[in-house]
Amino acid sequence: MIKELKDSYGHLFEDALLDEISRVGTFKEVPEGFKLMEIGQYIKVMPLLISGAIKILRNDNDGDELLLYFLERGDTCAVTLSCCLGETKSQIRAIAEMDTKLIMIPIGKMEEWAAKYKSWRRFVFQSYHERLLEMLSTIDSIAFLKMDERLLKYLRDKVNVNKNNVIHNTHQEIAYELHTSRVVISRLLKNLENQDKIKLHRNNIEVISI
Amino acid sequence: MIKELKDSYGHLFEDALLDEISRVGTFKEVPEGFKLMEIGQYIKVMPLLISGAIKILRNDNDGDELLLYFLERGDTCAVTLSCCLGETKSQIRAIAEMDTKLIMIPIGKMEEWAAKYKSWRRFVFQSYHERLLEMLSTIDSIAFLKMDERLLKYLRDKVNVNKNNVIHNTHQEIAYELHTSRVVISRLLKNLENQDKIKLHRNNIEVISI
DNA sequence: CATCAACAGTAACATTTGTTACAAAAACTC
DNA sequence: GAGTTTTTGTAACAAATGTTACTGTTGATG
Repeated sequence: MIKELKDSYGHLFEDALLDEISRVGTFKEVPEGFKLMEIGQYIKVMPLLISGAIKILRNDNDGDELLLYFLERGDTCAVTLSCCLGETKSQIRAIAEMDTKLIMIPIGKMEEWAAKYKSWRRFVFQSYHERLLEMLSTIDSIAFLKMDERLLKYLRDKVNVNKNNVIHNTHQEIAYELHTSRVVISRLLKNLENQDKIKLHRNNIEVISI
Repeated sequence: MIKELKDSYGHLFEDALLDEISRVGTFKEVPEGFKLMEIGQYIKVMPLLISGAIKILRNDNDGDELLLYFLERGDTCAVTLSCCLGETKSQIRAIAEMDTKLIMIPIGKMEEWAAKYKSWRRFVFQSYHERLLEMLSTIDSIAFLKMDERLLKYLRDKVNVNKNNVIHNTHQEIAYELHTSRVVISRLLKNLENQDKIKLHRNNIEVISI
C-alpha cells in the first residue's frame, strides 16, 4: 500500500503523515458499479482515491437523480469530510465509475491530523475548495445550459474520466444522470449523430469530435 | 466591537480567539445593496456576519444571474474561505440584502488560527459543511423543481431572511435572481395572487400564506 | 401639470422539454 | 430457432417556459 499511497499523495503529505495513513488506513479495491455510499447512511470513513473514479449523485425523495461530479485520483469526498464532524447522514450517493482503488481513513483522524499536520489542513481545505467549485460548475450547467449543451458536457466529462471515447451507457442511464427522460436523450443524441459528432451503437456511444 | 462579537460568536470561540479577532478584525457596517464581492476580484479578507444578511449570487459570462443562498448572523462565506489558501479570484458576487454588520479578518489569520484553535477549525469545517448543504439545496431547486415551486421557495426564503412578509422587489429583480424572464414571474405571481397566497403591489409583494 | 421612465398585466406565439405510444432491432433464454 | 426482454428510433402530442409586443398605471421630475 505504501507505494501506491506515495505515488498519489507523496507530493502532498509529509512522511510522518504518510506513515500514519498507511498504519490506520485500509486499502480497498472496488469494481465498477460498486455502491460506496447511499443517501441516509452514516459516514464512518473518509476515502482517499488512489486510482479509478467515483461518481457522486444527488437524489431527491421522489427518486429523481442527478449527477453532481466525479472524484478522481488525489481527490477526497468533501461532503464526507463535512459530515465527519457533525456525524450527520450522507446527502449523496457515490458509485464507482470504474474499478477503483482507495484508502479508507477512520473519520476520527480527520480532526486529529488537522491539529497536527499543516499539509493535512491544506489538503482538506483544498478539497473543499475544489468541491465547491465543482458544485458551482454543476449549478452553471443546470441553470444556464439547455439540455443539448448539458448532454455535450456530460459526454465530454465521461470521455475525460474514462480516458476512452467509447461511452458505455444506455440512453436511459444518461437520462437518469441528467434528470430528464430517455426519449429526450435519444432525440438529442440522434441530432449529434447527424452532425457527425458521435456514432450511436447499442449500449455504447462512440465520440468522434465534440 | 467586543460586545457584538461576543453576542454572535461567544458560544463558538474560546476567549483567547475572541481576543485575537477583536484585535486584528475590522468592524464594518454596510447598507442594503452594498456590493461586498464581485466576480473576478481577489479575496483578501474573510467576513464574519454579526447581523443582517448577504445574498450570494452566481453569474456566468453572458451576464446570466442566479441566487445561490443567503448568509446570516454567525455565518461566514465558505467560498471566500476556500479562496484564501489558493489566492484565487472570487467565483461569486455578494450583495448586502439589508443593512449588515460584519467583522473582516485578514485571510492570513485563517490558516494561523486553524493550527492554534480547535474551535476555529470546528467553525471553518462547520461553515464548509453548511455551505455545501446550501449548495445541494440550491441544486435540488433548480434541477428538481418547476418554476412555480422555485418561486414559492424564493418568497419563503425572502420572508425568513428579512423577517418581514412584505418583500421589496420588482418582478424584474426576482426574474434575475431565479434566472428567468420578467413576464414569467409576473404570470406566476398573478397565479399566486389568484390563490390568495400573496397580494401584489407596486415594488413589493405582501405574503399572506405560502 | 405635462412628460417621462419604471413597473406590471396580458395576449399571442415560439421553443424547449416532457409524455405516451408503438415499432423495429438486438441480445438473451430456453 | 421461438419467444422474451432490453434498447433504440420516431411520431404525435402536451406542458412548461421563454419571447415579443403592446397596454395602462404609478411615481418621479422638471
